[in-house]
Amino acid sequence: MDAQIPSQILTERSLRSSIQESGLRATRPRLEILKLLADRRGHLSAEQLRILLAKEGVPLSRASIYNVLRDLAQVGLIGPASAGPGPALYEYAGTPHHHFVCVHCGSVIDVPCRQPGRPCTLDEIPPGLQVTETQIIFRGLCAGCAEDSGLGPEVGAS
Amino acid sequence: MDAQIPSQILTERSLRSSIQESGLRATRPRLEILKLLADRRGHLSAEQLRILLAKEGVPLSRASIYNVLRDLAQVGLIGPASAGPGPALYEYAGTPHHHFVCVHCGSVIDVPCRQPGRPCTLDEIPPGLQVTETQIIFRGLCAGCAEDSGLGPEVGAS
DNA sequence: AATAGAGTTTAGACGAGTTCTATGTTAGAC
DNA sequence: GTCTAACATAGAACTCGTCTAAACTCTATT
Repeated sequence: MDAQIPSQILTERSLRSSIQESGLRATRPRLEILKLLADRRGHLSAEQLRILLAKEGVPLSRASIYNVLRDLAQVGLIGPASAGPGPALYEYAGTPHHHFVCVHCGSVIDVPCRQPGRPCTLDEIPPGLQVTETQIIFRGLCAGCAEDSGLGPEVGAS
Repeated sequence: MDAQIPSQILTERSLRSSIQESGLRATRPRLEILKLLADRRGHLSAEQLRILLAKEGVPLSRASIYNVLRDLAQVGLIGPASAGPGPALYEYAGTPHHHFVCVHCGSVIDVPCRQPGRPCTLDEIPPGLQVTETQIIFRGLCAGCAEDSGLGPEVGAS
């Protein structure tokens, strides 16, 4: 578990300090969950986290997972990865971005955001509404599913 | 119940034919649910629908509501009104548009969509992904809540 | 290093939202 | 009017998320 370090700068030590710097105590559950989200750069639900952690020998109760996710999100170390209906997904807080959700396999892919928080559609907002956050979800087929189902534009099979 | 007709063109008869034209049988649950969503032009959850229908003398089981919503959504007569976490909301399928969700009172307001299905951010999409639908959720304070909480830009009370 | 105690974690119960299954009912074609 | 696939139903079951009270542990202090 400590013989090989993942090729990245997000070491356990640096994660530990970022937790402490945000005013939280660096407990094992928090470290492990933050590590998992940072390592995978993925979009994981509470239940997925619980299963992954259990496999790695870190069994956590469901309440703990939700507590940790709530706390880490509150201090901004992680954030919700809005992907539509279904269980809430979380991701390591990095650059603001949007999400592409494959309607076939359900995978979630990050989409860069050119002008964070201020998409071009903003001028269409009815007067009186104060927009503080904009969330864009693109839906469609990911590269893999487009090929598999023969729905790709290049494939052209009908 | 049949003495006064709501002022609109979406009569029971026209709704009935639109259900039939989409290949579904025009059953009472389907008609009533479609009528409610079309009448209110609102964003209703399964449970809200069940309560409203029960008040109108159309008691439906939960499973029936979900079945009907699934079927009507499948043929495109209604659609999910994505508003983030919480129960799924449905709305009558009209002009494509986006949603503003008030973080304070939870109300959902339609936002017109200038170029449906093709927002300006589309050119940022990584190659290989086929976008078929774009969903934008604006979050913030609605006019009423902005005033109430003294957070409005014109109010400026601190 | 030992201590204290506030901050965390835990198990289990709970509740809302949604789906599943097996059975009864009905719309629409003949 | 009859027939049958399509549909509706009740109730159980499942998933996601929250709550509570008790046990535990990190961190600062000694």
